[in-house]
Amino acid sequence: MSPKEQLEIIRRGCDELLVESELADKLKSGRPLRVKAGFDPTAPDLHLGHTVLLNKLRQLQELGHHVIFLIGDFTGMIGDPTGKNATRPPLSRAEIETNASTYKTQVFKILDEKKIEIAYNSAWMDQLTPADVIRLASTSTVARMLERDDFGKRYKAQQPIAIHEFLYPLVQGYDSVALKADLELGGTDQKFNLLMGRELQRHYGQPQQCILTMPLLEGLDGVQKMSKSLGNYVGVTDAPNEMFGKLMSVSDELMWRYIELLSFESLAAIAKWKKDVEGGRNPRDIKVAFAQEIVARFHSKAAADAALTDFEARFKQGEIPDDIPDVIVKADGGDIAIANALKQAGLTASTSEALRMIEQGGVRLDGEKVSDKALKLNKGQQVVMQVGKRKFARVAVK
RNA sequence: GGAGGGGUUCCCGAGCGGUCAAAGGGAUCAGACUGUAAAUCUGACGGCUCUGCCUUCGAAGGUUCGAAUCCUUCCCCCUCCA
Repeated sequence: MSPKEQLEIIRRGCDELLVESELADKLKSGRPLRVKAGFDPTAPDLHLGHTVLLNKLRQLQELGHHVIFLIGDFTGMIGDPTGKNATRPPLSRAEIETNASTYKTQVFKILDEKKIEIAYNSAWMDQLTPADVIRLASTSTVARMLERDDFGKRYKAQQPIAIHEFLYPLVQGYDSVALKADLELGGTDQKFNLLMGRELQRHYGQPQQCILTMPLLEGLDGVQKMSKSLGNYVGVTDAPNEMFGKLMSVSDELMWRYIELLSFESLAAIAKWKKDVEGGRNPRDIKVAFAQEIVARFHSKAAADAALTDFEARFKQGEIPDDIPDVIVKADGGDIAIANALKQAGLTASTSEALRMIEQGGVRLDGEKVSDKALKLNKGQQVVMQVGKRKFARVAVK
């Protein structure tokens, strides 16, 4: 593929590509480029937001480049200086190994494991002597460090910045030197660190790497970035039905953003979809196709089809799904009030909430709407209870 | 060390002696509608043995018939000065 065509693919969905002309030159050489991407050794619980970057790596693999998956086990000792968790206990060797293997199983659903090099930065960082570290530290200045957004903010706000935190960007940059990287990828929040790699390579007499930043994917709410703690994420290990449902809940507007960053469809195909929708096609159809693509990627085509069938049955026809959890509810006095049964079955958080749900017409027993708040279930009875459209349980009263 | 401001229900934020389970917004949940768990509209949103009762407004005491609101002590956060 010509350098020009490659560049177009590389640029897709990215936030910034620096310096484009340099990358064009590197591509013209025809040799496989050394592409570096660093990953934190903690919390290997990936969601779709993380996969934006992985997708880009995959594209680079397909273009025939050499991808280096760098696990920052040494950097992990410092902790990324966000200020929030300045003191992070160093991970043990065993913890890092466990995390790394979990990582791999999730990551290789996207990346080709045969065409990848996995590296740990402790391999070279542990070799550095104190003198080497001082030399490394001498390559940058305090003023330069304060250009980094969060350092600058903290400094202005008179919040403490420990000296070792300055080492984080330096170490990450040094990794590029050690790996002789041609191109480094990261989220937009990594720009400073990525640029540090360029600078250090120059100091160490190497050709400079190009940097490619990928946008941070918005979460399901469309406002904040996708993150586990905000609960607006789609995990790559989510069950098929859940994954499908979550993706269907994305607004029509945000859907395009997701498709651009997550789908493997060609740009031409996506452009056609957009045109179709403008011409009156139901955006739902596109969303379904996209949600299926994602479910198939992390599970299987069969799972994706099943998820769609289930979704349609449940929401179009209001049917009861197949895989309902079985729950046993205890009736101490021979019978149990409906509200308590709902609570015991875990369908509502409290009996108060259960009563509210009944008032609002959101509770069904075997498909029949419940309107009597005083309804009781008898011992031995077996019913399918439903709250809202999504919560079901097959309940046995004992 | 000195001066001031503040801690309210999941989050933001009003209330500043009774009409306060506490305005408003966000998030969430339910209903209607639909093309979907989109959008929009309506409603709910501390708990319980639920026409009533119990527990909440940083913590502990106190004043009062009655406190999120007043007083005391303590804890925590922020701003300015040194």
